[in-house]
Amino acid sequence: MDKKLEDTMMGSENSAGKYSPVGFSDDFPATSFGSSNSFDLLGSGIDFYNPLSSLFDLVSTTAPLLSSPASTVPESSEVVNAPPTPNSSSVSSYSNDAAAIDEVDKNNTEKPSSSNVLKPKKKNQKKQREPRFAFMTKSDIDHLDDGYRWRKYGQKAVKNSPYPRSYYRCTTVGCGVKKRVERLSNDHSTVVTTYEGQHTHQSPIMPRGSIRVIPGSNLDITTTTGLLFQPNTPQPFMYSPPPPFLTINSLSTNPRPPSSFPPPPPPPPSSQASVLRDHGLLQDLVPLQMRKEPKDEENG
DNA sequence: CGACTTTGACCCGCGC
DNA sequence: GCGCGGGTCAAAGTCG
Repeated sequence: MDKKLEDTMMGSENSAGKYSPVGFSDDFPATSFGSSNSFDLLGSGIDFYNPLSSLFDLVSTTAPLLSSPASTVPESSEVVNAPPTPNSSSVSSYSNDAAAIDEVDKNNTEKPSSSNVLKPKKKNQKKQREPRFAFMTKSDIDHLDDGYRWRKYGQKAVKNSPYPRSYYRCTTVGCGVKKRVERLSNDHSTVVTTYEGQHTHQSPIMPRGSIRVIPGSNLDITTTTGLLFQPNTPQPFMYSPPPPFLTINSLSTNPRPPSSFPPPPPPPPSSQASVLRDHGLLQDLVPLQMRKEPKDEENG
């Protein structure tokens, strides 16, 4: 994995608690999940993390940065990916999603007003926000079943979007994880789910395997719901963002599992491709045509 | 009856 | 200070 990407994965957290913007590829192949494993959402510090990309299209390209601020999306560190889910009918072109997100960005790119100039919001005293992890999903269902129990505590109309944004909170006592769900304004089939915080408990419903970071191992591939570690917490619990999915936890240059917020970086194409031959859950969820074998890349 | 959703009100931060 | 928008609260309603 290239350093830049790794840095991104590792968070590249700045003093403000944000993660440095990373390249956003708008060159997502229609049959894959994009050529960038992670990208900043609208240049607002919101990273879209796409583990799938590592599985299907590991060509990490340096694409044009989508540099418009997000007004409908949070301003703090967020990572977004686009895993399929049990509830989702399919996961299609990521490029559309990216474009859509851009749209959601209130067309800020075409509205060069001061208000869209990436609100630095509060110098630094802004209420400390939990790390965020967001992902996009093609689904008709807003509230995807990720193994945790959520309670909806609010819903708001989203500016410039016909679709409301729903707010959920983990119902487990003592767990303050929140979840925000909204649809892209120009792509109602795409659901953007944003997780905030970290579960202080295990998923009450272990969906098809759970992630287990193997100490000493720099490669851990399991079907899971995802993984997120809090910046200053030594990976206490598994953070299980959305739907059960194939997550790869690997740091080719780091023998230890990630302990920082950004989700585990996708694996290098070759080293893990073989392990991924059996896509496990993936093959259940992702149409064959969408599962662009990394092997092809290698051999090619 | 408990768990959950709905929904209007409220609070807060930010830009003007 | 005011208005706007995001986020949260909490009472009422719904459902199994």
